[in-house]
Amino acid sequence: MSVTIREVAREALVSVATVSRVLNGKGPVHADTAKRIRKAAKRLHYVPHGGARSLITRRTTTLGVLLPELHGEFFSELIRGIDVCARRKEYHLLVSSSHSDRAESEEMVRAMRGRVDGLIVLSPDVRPHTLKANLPEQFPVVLVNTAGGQGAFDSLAVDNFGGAVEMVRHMVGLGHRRIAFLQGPAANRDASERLRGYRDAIAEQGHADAAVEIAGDFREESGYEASGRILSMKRRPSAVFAANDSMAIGLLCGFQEKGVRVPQDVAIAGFDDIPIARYVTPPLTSVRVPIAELGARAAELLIAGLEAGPGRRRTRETLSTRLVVRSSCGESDGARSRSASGSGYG
Amino acid sequence: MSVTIREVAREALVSVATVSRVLNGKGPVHADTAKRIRKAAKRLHYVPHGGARSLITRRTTTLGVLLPELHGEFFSELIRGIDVCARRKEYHLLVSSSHSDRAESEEMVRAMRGRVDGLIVLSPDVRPHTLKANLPEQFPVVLVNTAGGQGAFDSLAVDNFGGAVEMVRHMVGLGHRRIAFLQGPAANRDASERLRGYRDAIAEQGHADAAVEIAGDFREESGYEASGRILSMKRRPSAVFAANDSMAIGLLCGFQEKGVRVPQDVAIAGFDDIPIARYVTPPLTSVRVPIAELGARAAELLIAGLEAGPGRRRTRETLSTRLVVRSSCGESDGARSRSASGSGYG
DNA sequence: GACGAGTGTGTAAACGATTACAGCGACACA
DNA sequence: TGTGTCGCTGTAATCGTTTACACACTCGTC
Repeated sequence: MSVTIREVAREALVSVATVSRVLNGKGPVHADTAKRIRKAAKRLHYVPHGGARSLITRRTTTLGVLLPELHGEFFSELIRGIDVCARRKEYHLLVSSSHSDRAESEEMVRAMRGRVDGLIVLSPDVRPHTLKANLPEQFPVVLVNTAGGQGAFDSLAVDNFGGAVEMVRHMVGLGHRRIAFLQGPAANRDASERLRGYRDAIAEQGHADAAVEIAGDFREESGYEASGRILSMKRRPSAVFAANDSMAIGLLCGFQEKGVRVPQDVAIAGFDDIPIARYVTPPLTSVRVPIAELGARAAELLIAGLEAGPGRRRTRETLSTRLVVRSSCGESDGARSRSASGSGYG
Repeated sequence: MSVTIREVAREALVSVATVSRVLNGKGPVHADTAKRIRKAAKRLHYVPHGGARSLITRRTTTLGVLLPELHGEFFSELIRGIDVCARRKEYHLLVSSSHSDRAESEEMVRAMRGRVDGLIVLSPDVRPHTLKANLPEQFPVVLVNTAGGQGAFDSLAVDNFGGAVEMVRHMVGLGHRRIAFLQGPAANRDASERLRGYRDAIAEQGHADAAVEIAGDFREESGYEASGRILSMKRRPSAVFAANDSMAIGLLCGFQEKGVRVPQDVAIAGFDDIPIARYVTPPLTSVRVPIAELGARAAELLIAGLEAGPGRRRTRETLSTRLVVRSSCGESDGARSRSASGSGYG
């Protein structure tokens, strides 16, 4: 059925060893022979059998990517980043997404082992401990946005802390003194880091009473509900910093329904800079997370680890975020494009 | 380094054959022996080497997915659909995305062959002809949303035609008699099918002068520009049906900037039902494309083809779309949810 | 003209799994 | 007791590569 190296060898009147040498560019081969072999391989549409090759070379040139239930832009941007980098270095990508529970994720770890050279893991469900238990010693893994992976694995995270600090400083710079923070789920690491950044930056300002923390869970609905709670406060904050954009949008929606103007009556900011952020009215000031870069860097780290072999030092990197100023905090920079400002949607 | 079946056999005091039989559930093995083997395998964290296995079984239990430069929700939904189905049937996914040019796509076809049992191809760049040239005879392929793949491969498409017809009928039902169509790029198959549906549905109505076709290219900007051209027409249409949501949003933006009210002065509808569609003001009436279902069905078809073996009949399927009525056409159904109606964003 | 140093090529042994085939008890039946 | 059947297990061939090793040949060079 499938054409093998043996048939190419027969066609080119040489041994399989010579064919292999030509196709892998190793060892000295006469130019004429090489040309003959290449021609034969092309004519027969020969492609080496990956399994056989990986059996002997002990490499699959494939990276495994383990993802949680992820949606929209985050998912696609991340994969894009990983893919671009992997392809440049001639690696393939074995992807497994949308794991809802821990058992499933762990099952996938096992299924992937034996088919990939290394793993990029995003699922917060997968504990480093079980990774170690299910993988061979020294198996290269890059943990992305996962808590507590400092030990045996490389890890990569987004500077949620720094982004939050920057946002608070920006708000303070606009004159806000009482800035509320709409929290994410307590168990979520991104959320807790953002909260930590908020607290630090507020403390930095000196007036302790500036801090107002409101419960939320990252979903749009919780932002919507928070709007009511905020309006019923005795001392209303002049600005609300939501731990993510979805909640910020819910909040915006809630305020506007109640006739509260944004940003005139209250300023709002989010985190993530999801695509919709620029389309709402007013366009949302947010913190941009470099998703594609996160993916690309993860792939880079993994491949570097693969090629360096075992006994390598583990690294822990943090990617910085970028403040994206739109008009939901009252800032007007005058140079925004039509589609970015969304000026026509009101 | 990595533990092999031989070590499991030694540990369990049996031969490799027996280990293999137990782990694959074939052939009669004494219950005690089986238990001992399973225990040993678990203790050693044994996982079979995929390459070795695929060498002898001639299967990789992996599906290849070839994608063009794809963004956001479309990409993630599609992969999710494919992934869910593939995992249920115990297949893995080798993904290769964002191919910009034809040469690159074709290179990937070759790179994947030899590592996968079948291919799901979305890239319109990849011509069926080159697929045939670069793949073995009878290699299972499912073509998604690709023109002219009727011949040697299974193929799957979205019912762009039917969706467009349905939308026009909906508009007519709302009383519109002069309905303009904002076209997509001429070379794009989705676009041309939508145009065809529009024309058919308009013709169905009897008054030929109802048809007004305006050039566009699927990008938001082209929708924005079209708004000007429409307003300068002698006989303005009472409704505009854009070939995709991005253009519809550009159009909406353009109209509102010029003080034209939607839907009171002019109705607007789009196609695709992208997530932003429900967030603009007014929320956009659109045609929902079942992306995840498209992916899942593609995987299903491919796996069915794999398991049926060669000599199977090729199928050509079409997935139907669904009209999503929001308020940009003036329809009010009264039962819409807060977030779906977006009532708070104006 | 014998001898190393390259070149260019072939032979055959891995790699880790699956599986056809054979062997070995135990047991039933004639 | 011989014989066939059935259940369980082992031996060894096989899949398609890569690569260590060996071999043959051609050159200078002493």
